[in-house]
Amino acid sequence: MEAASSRVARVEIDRRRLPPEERQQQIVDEAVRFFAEVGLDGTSRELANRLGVTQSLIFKYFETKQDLIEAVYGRVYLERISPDWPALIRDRSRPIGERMSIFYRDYGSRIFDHDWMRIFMFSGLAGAELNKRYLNHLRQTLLEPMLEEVRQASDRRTVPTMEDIWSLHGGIVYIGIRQHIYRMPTPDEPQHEIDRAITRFLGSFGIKGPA
Amino acid sequence: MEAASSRVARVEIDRRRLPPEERQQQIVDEAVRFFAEVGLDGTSRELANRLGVTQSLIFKYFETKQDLIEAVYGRVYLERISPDWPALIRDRSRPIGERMSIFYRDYGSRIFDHDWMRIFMFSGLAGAELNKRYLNHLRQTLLEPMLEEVRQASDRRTVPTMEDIWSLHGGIVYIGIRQHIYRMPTPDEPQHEIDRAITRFLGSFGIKGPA
DNA sequence: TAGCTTAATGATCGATCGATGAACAAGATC
DNA sequence: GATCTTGTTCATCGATCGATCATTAAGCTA
Repeated sequence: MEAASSRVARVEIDRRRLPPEERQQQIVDEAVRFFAEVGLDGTSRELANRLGVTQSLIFKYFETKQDLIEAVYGRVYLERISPDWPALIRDRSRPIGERMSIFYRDYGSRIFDHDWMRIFMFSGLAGAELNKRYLNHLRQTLLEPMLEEVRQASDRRTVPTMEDIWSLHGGIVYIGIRQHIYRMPTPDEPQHEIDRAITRFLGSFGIKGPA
Repeated sequence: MEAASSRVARVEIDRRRLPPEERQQQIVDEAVRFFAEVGLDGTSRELANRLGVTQSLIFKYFETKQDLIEAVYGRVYLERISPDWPALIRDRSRPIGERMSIFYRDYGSRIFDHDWMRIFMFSGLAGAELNKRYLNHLRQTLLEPMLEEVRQASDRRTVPTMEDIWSLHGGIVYIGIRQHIYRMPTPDEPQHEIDRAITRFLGSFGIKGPA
């Protein structure tokens, strides 16, 4: 072991007196991982231990614990929905099956995430508004346009409904729930199963799918 | 207001000195509703308030809070899987679509339940063994036989996989998750949507569905 | 109705929670 | 290198947690 106090040896850890913005970001980053693991009832003391700081320091950056949780909500909420997706869904120069495959590939890469899945579930159980806002936004900007596109591409013999879309969506999301909530075995790369689900879905409306 | 001490007027409430078995059952019943609402971190004092007894009484019937939670697990776990379902799934005198429709109608009537859905999710997030035992049992006794029956009934052009079954299952379960976890609007009577999902699923394997 | 069993209460313990404020010290400024 | 700013620590508060135990009283029995 070298001398622990070497300046360059502790670039990441054991640093004191950080700039406020950096410290605040560091707290939120660790809080996301911490609350995702133990739930929103995790204590400020254990979070402080993981950060290597004292518990009181957290309350220098967040007046209440609820403020910290709201900051965690904001962090996990961000970057989870791409602004490019609405245009992708409506891009009729590509087959609807290809559009849905690409969308759910990108979507899955963002939500099949341990921290996101668990914090989203914890906040949902706690009755937070985060979930309703997120799901309403998802429905209005992505799922309802997707429904319209599938209707346009269908053979009109049977017309898809919004609940049909939710069923497809739920079947895909359930992969992440099995993996991160129930900790059950799931496919390493779920794209193949996603494409199969999309193909089955589109096929029932007379549309060719991606798989 | 009448005299509150009337003997017949307080048949249900304000009864003291119950037989131990009756009191224990009463505590577990209320604990199921209580923990389903506020989570497994709900306090023994608030539970006692809802029961109209003192907090210390709960620890006369359960040595630790964890013992009470285990009793809650046992209560919600029971009666959630019918012993008749394996035979139903394998009953080839009926079309596979009809079998799956009946199964998921009965299954939905048991799991689209506020207390069950939430306690199952709370326990899953807490890492309890309940969820893995339940899902493994569900897979082995019901979903894998269902996969085999669908394969038998299919036109063999495309062969269904276990992940396909999970996708169908997840799409159905997701209705309950939207309703009881996220508290979003869902169909009052989901049987129609369930049958549509089954029909889409079977149709993609060349099988006629229930809807 | 007196006596006995025991279900239930009331008081309290030690630990832990979120939150507060005084004291300290790291690091920039001159 | 002395001084000042402020990020951080230390000590502590009141509330609340699960859990314990002596005391009380409901309800059966003789």
